Amino acid sequence: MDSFYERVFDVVRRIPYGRVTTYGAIAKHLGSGKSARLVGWAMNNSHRTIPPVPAHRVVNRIGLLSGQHNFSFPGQMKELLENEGITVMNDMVVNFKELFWDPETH
DNA sequence: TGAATGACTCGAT
DNA sequence: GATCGAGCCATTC
Repeated sequence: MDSFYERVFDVVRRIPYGRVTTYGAIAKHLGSGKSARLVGWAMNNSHRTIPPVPAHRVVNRIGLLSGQHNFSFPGQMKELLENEGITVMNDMVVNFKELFWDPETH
């Protein structure tokens, strides 16, 4: 399917190991900086894509794990992030500003 | 075809 | 400086 979220998945898969990015940054990279909601919506369908999309590396603009409950079970997102060396506290990515990866600067 | 939904973001109060 | 409300775009019902 050559739909909008195919492009979203492509960008998300480019996120380096141990880094994170935001919905807005992805949306802006795709051309529409206002379609951040579409990015999140695309993530909702990311669980059935091959290869799997590292949706856990995508957080909202303040580093909040807004979609952690949307994973298979609550806490999986945090587990995956911590497994990559990212510290998560209160559903927030610590040092988010430093771990932030801008798809446009790649 | 029109209306509703959403893992967001920004500007105004 | 924190909180509240409106906007935005693609997909689904």
